[in-house]
Amino acid sequence: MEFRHLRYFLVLAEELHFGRAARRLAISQPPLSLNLQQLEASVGARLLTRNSKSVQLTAAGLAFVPAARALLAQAAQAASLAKDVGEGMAGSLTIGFSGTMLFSGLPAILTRFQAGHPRLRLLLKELSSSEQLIELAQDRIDLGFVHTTRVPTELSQIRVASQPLVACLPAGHTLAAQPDLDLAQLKGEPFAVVSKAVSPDYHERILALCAESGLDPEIRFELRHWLSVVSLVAQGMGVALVPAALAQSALAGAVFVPLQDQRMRYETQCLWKTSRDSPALSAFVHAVQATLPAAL
Amino acid sequence: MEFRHLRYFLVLAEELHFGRAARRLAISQPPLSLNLQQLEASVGARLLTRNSKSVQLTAAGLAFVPAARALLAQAAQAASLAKDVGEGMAGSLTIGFSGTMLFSGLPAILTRFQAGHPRLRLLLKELSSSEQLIELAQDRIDLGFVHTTRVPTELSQIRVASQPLVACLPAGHTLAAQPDLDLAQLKGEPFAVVSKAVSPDYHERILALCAESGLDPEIRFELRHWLSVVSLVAQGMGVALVPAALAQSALAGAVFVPLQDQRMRYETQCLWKTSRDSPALSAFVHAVQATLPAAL
DNA sequence: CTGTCTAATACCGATTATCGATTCAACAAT
DNA sequence: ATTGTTGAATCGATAATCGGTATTAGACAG
Repeated sequence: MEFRHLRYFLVLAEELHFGRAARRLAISQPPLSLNLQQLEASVGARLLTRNSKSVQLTAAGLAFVPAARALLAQAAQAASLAKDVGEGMAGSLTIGFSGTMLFSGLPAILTRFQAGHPRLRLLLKELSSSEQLIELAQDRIDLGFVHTTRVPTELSQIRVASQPLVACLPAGHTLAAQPDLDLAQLKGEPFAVVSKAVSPDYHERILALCAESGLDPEIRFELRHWLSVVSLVAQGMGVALVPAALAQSALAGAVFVPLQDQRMRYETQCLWKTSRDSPALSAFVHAVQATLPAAL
Repeated sequence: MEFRHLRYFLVLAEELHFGRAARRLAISQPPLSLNLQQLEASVGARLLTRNSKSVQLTAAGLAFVPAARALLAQAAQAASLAKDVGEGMAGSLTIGFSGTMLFSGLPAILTRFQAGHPRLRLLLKELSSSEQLIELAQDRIDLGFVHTTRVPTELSQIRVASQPLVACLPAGHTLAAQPDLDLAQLKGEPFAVVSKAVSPDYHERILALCAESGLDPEIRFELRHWLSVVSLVAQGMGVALVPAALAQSALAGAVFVPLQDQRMRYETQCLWKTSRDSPALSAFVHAVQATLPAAL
């Protein structure tokens, strides 16, 4: 059985006339007769009763019409699907992201990309930076939005955001009304930080910068999520250094004050395995690059 | 796109090696390379990345594998379905029957036929004899079990049953205990009959036979169904002449007494359009003939 | 009985597929 | 570096297949 047989048969089933069908198919009548005979041989049943006066579908032919139609339609669909997957317009893409990205650009990127790639299924997984590095290595996510200073060599990266760290204070705190702060002013305050396991190198770097400023923070709370940190501060239990974007979380009771030392920046990289050859991934990376502010 | 391309591609996707795949397909390696190139051209996407060291599925190829498998499976299924329909082993068959057939052989025929043709869908429609003749003419049923003396010439027929008519009397009737009856003994009784519209020629013939026996029955009830006739008799409201098979309906209160005049027979024909070319119909007709008692 | 219409058959030419041999590229081993 | 090995692509020749033209066979209608 060949696709050609199915095409010919369907036209024949519509026309019920070899001459007309052959004309519609832009072939001559004899090969059409031959093709139908071949199809009938491969199916093992007569599909059309034909004599010099009339051509009619048999019961088998009648049953075969929808099947043949379905086969041709499915073949076209399969080809178009593969083509779309090959162009990154279909399929699925699994993206990891750290929670703060919800406040600094991720929703905008996703919305825009999805609009241009409606048939691509995006799977989003909120993960810590260190978890994302593991999932990337295991091909369990295609791409991740990560805060890391040390990027494994097998990964490609784009820096998608760089924001200052700001002080996060309870609304009633004595320093909450200041236009800006020096780190040293926070001496003696109980600090809340994101735990070392979640983002080890940032944890380390922040502590180093504090030490430079002569501040030896008293770390009383280790939390697994930045929103937990802000929530805890909002309830007056401590202070924290957090990425500026978290100001948009709009959690009542927390106040964000810029630092004088602007060296403390919190950076976001978009990471993916260089070796991974996924058109959807390429398309997404391209979209991410297109949305980058020129300043970076 | 050709089925050959799909077959080759699937083996290639399993082996991920042109040489081995070609050996499994019993062709040489160059045409396999060529066929894959053709498939990729027709799909519009690269399906395998290949270099001298490794062959791997692309995202598009991965998406295409299940589609290709489905296409091949569906092609085989379509062919097998058409073949089965052509042999009367699949499809559907619509059968009309008059209610009395439920007591004279129809269930046995159906059960036996269905066992031999499990994939054939039988649609049963209870219809009066005259309705069946109309439905047969309009191709709304393939075959009917009918009580008619006059069969249109475009129909083929098999006589599947011939049973005597018997008197049906209320259990308490004075004649109920007789071993047999003469028609004349029913003079003056209120008769129940099946209405003329339902089975016109039988209606007519029975009246003619009664007249011959010097009986001018007083028809007080015209009913649309034999079971209604028996039910009415069972309730003591009249008497009737009914096909002997109805004795098996086991309706309490009705008694069936043979007639001395055995000329009064009730015949059942199996009818179908001679011109109708349905393998399922042929198979069914064949099965009906096979279950006929040799006596007929 | 002839003319017309339709599908099947016979035969031929052109296209296409397959094969064997060879080439090219990437590694591995020396 | 160089050579050997492995695997896919390319080349040229042959074989199969497909579609075209011409013709045949069968059924009606005039």
